[in-house]
Amino acid sequence: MSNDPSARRVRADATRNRVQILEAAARAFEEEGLNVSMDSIAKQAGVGPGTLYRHFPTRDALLAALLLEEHYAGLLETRTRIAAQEPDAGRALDAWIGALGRWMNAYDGLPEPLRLAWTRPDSVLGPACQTLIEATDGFLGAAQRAGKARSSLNGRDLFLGALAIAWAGGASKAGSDTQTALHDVMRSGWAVG
Amino acid sequence: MSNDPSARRVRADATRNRVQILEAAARAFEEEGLNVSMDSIAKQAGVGPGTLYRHFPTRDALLAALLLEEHYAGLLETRTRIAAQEPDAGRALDAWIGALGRWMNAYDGLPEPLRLAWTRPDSVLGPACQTLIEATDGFLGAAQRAGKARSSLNGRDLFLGALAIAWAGGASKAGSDTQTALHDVMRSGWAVG
Amino acid sequence: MSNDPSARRVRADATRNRVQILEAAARAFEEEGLNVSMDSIAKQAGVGPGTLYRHFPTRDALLAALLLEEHYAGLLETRTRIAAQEPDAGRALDAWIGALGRWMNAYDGLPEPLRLAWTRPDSVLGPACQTLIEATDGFLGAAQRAGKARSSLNGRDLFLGALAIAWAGGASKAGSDTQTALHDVMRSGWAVG
Amino acid sequence: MSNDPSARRVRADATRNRVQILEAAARAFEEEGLNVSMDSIAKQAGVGPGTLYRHFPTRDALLAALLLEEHYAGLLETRTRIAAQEPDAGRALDAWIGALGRWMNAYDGLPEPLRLAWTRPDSVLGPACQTLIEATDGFLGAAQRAGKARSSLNGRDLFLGALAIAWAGGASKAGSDTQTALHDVMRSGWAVG
DNA sequence: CATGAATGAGCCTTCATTCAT
DNA sequence: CATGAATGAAGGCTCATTCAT
Repeated sequence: MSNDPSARRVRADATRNRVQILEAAARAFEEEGLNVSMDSIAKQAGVGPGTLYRHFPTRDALLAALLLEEHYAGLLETRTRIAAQEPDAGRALDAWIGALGRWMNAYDGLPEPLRLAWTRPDSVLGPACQTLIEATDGFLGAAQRAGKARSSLNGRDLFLGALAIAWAGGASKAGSDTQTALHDVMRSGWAVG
Repeated sequence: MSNDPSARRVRADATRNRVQILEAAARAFEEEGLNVSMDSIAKQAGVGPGTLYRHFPTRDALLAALLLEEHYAGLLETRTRIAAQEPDAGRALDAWIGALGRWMNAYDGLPEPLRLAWTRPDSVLGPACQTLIEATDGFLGAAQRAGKARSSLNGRDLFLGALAIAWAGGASKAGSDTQTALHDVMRSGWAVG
Repeated sequence: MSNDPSARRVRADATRNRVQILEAAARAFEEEGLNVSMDSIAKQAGVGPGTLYRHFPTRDALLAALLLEEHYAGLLETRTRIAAQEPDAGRALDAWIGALGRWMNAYDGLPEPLRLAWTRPDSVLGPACQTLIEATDGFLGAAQRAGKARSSLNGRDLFLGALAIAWAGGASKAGSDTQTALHDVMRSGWAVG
Repeated sequence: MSNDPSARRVRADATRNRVQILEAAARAFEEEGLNVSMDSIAKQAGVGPGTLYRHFPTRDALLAALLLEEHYAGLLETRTRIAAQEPDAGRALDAWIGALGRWMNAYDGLPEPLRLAWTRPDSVLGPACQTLIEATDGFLGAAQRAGKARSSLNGRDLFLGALAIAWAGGASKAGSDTQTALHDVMRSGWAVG
């Protein structure tokens, strides 16, 4: 069991450091935005910069891990919950887009790298976006079949729309009515009836 | 007379420098995006950085001048032309939003400072935005009166929508279908019928 | 018997690792010069850096082993061959110095540590140099006895001369006429007649 | 006079800083060798790293300035003095090569960049080397015409020989007999008779 | 004995802005 | 008013070596 050769034991300090880095990064991203210096993240995590770079060779890799391990799970959970609890496909799509928007503003400045990930498909953030686009496609397809959404749209468009709106509003509370207004416009844009 | 010290005329070289700076900045912003170093703009203009800063105390001030003096005029002209030539208020609004989008992508990275101008009302870019929002309001109002646009919207929302779309597409040609798709969504969002 | 704990046999994997490290180092030194990172050598050898350091506590130790086990043998062979086949002591010395020069450029950057070894007599590379100096002394002595070399010289001087010339030429082909020219000067320097 | 427009007044602090940087660099190069960090030179000069880089964009540029302004002048002076005072062309050449060797060891590690300058002709150090090679050619030519030096040699070879010897000896006192010995070999190499 | 994670000083460089001249 | 030198805090990143496992 424990000597399965393929499951090399991860060193205790490595795990600990990884967790500390992720925690520190989450804190730093939240408080100072996505542009905090890597060095300062390392310092806050109590590790040297080398350790930080060993675990996450780029800022995007760190961000991707954070998004995937912390927020992504919650988002997919939300997807399941919406799918289970909202019988109206139109309102389900709306709820999903709302959740997407909140996820995209988990950190100040997050929309930017997400947009870049879109541009360069080899980005570490790419797969995450892809999955979310597919989820959006799922909700959109259901809404279209139910006659609640225009048939000319696709999930990518709505994902990008949500991203643009998240960018416009920013992470601050201040932009929240901006976002609401834009979401309303977008909803009128895809909704039928 | 002309050497009356109180009758300060603007020195000829000062005027010349201002022009050269604006030209150099336009070129630099176009070719390298909004993030060129101020030093390089100064160098291209053939002046020292001090001179650049004397004329334009911040990058935003430089940008604002450029936008106002170069592109803004063209945009307002466009407004007049649309108003004069397009009898259908809905299509006029659409044309205006298209022009707005092109203006917002005059330089790579321009949407960002425009959004910030929105956030901080004392920004030098604020007034320019304000005027454009009012223009948008004008077109929107006409469209609403003609029953071509939803009455729940206001110019600010559409301006921000256009900005968000411009951001999502970026200045590159690559984002052009992205922009088209989002514009379509937005049009469906405000249009009636 | 074989599990008598006091009769420490070298573990099979240890031997294998040592060989792999030497091979990887030879490759890396050849392709990237002597300044490759130790990490990358370890990686190419398929071992962890710790293992690399266990076998060779410093870069110089690794180099010394490589030189001794790989190239040194060949060089001493060359010595024997020259001694056996070249009846003219002057030409033998010349041939030896040429072989020395080639050995000194086995890797890009090799002359530097050899010179340092010279400076610090406790260097791991010291013995290797010493043996080669003695060999040079042998050839030189023979040449001197045959009246083919100046009697004021010693092997150390010629060894250092060859080293300096190897340094000047570098490992690249580009320096090859440089080396030829300097070798000519040096030959005229020691040769009689 | 003072308003010659082409002779822009150099700012006092600029001159002061330049001098301080050169002094600090000379000290640092002498005491710690050529590989001191640029940052530490800046610190020792009492300026920020930016100032250092403004004056000397690369380490080589700094070195070149130092060599040219401090040592080079002295070397050319030496050339003149030798030419004036030494009637024997062979001994003049010898004296010149000796001076060359001392110049090449002004700092620990100096031969290395000089060799590189040789390799890449666009180096900032290139011109300095070129002038010295020409000077060497001058002395060598005179010696050749006087029948004191072999006619097959050129100044470049002797310059490189001197460089190689300087490298082999290093800047320390310890290498001084090494250098003497090698110089002897080289002298026997070029001298006639 | 092997592993590879951790360390962390140190490196070079940029640039918005100020200020001496 | 123009000039351009000075500033200096960051920033990202590397790598030889040690040590926990």
